[in-house]
Amino acid sequence: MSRASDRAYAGIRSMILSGELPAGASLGEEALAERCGVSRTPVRDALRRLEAELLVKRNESQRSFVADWSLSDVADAFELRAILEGHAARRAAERMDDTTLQRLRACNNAIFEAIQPHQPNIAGFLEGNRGFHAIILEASGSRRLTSLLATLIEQPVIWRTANHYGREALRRSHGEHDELLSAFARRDGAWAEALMAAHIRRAFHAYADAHQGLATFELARTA
Amino acid sequence: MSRASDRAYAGIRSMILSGELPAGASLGEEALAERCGVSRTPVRDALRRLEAELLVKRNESQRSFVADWSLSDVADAFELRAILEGHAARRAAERMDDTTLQRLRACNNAIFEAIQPHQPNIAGFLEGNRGFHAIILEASGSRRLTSLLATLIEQPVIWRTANHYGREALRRSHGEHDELLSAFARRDGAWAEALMAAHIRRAFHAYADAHQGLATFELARTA
DNA sequence: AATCTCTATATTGTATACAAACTGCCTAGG
DNA sequence: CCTAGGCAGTTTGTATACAATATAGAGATT
Repeated sequence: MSRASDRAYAGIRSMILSGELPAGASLGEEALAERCGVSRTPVRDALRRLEAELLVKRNESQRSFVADWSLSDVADAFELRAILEGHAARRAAERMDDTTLQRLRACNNAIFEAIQPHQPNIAGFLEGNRGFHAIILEASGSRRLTSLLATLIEQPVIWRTANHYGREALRRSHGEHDELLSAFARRDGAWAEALMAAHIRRAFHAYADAHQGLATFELARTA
Repeated sequence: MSRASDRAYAGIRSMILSGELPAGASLGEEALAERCGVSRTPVRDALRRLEAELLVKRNESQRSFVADWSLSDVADAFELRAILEGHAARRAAERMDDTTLQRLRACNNAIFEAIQPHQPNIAGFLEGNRGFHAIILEASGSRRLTSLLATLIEQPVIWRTANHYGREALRRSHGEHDELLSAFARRDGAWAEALMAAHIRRAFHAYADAHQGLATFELARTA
């Protein structure tokens, strides 16, 4: 996409993810256009994209608002991710080649570096994690699966709470990736699918725990 | 959506589905605007929607074309549909109430009427079929699942070939719906999921057969 | 003859002006 | 005091003009 449209998209998106625009906030096109330094046209474009990603919802008279993701919404998304990414893992295992396997190993090594206690680099972990899952998706060889999962992986609230993940959760994530690598190495699709489903579901509970902690923390601050 | 934008969307969509705009055809905004009697703005809007539905694809420099759905693309879509609608059927069975069950029965009765030999009403069959699956989706109680499936159910080429379905395929479809009703009546999620997955996969093969026949037919006409 | 470049043309991206629709308030009537 | 209606302000939808970019074709050069 071209410059202005991308600026609007990236700008609004980061405002939402950072919490600058809280859930339920009104998203007037004119106001957003001014804040992003572009005209309404690219803003409208960006809002449509964000709406497709379910970060933005529109009421019956076409006004836009920041979508509010309740815990049950997030649970819903994770459940579908577990199913679809499990399926992707199965297909990837069945189609796995040595080059891809090497790339996955390298990716998980990068994650290992990022979570070393002396410097727990969360951004690095997220980056590596994203890469790991992206490679699997690519290896699954289903463009449609990739496009479906795109809207599920862009979890809105998650990046905000990632910093609250415990070291333990990060280490388990790395270990589960290692197990996945074993399944891929054996080209065992069913094994990979089961591992991936478990991996995603555990990630959900890690999120729920962190979210729970965060929620009470914010409650305490407000009181 | 408002009038002009909807007209553009409906217009372009029907041009694609009817085959008036064949796969690979160039979709210039100006030309479409003229054909639909609106300006480029709503056309751009419509193209984005159609792109999200994968009916339209864009090349690297943002020009739009009618997407070509190879048989393997269609197979891909059906495979995902089988998984996701299977999941939806499971959830629907677990949450089933008597009112919804009645609505499903009524819907399948309507399908039965439509496929009676003396007047095999294909449009009626498709309408009833769409309704049946929509009710299940609604009963699954997952908005996200619904939104994911929306892009999969809008199969581009399928409606064109529906007329080539044999009576046998239509009757089997009705019968499978009946079996699903049994599973729903017992609130047996696993049963419903298995039946739905089988139902979708059989539908794919019916499509593939009809498509095969259609392809050779068109080939013959061209020669 | 092949290829490269430059220019003319076509197409998409952006901005802005205007039209239509919705919201909320304020007043008039019961 | 409460409700209905309409009016003013705000917000989104559409059209159009202009800018930026990509494509294709002609001409020149090797």
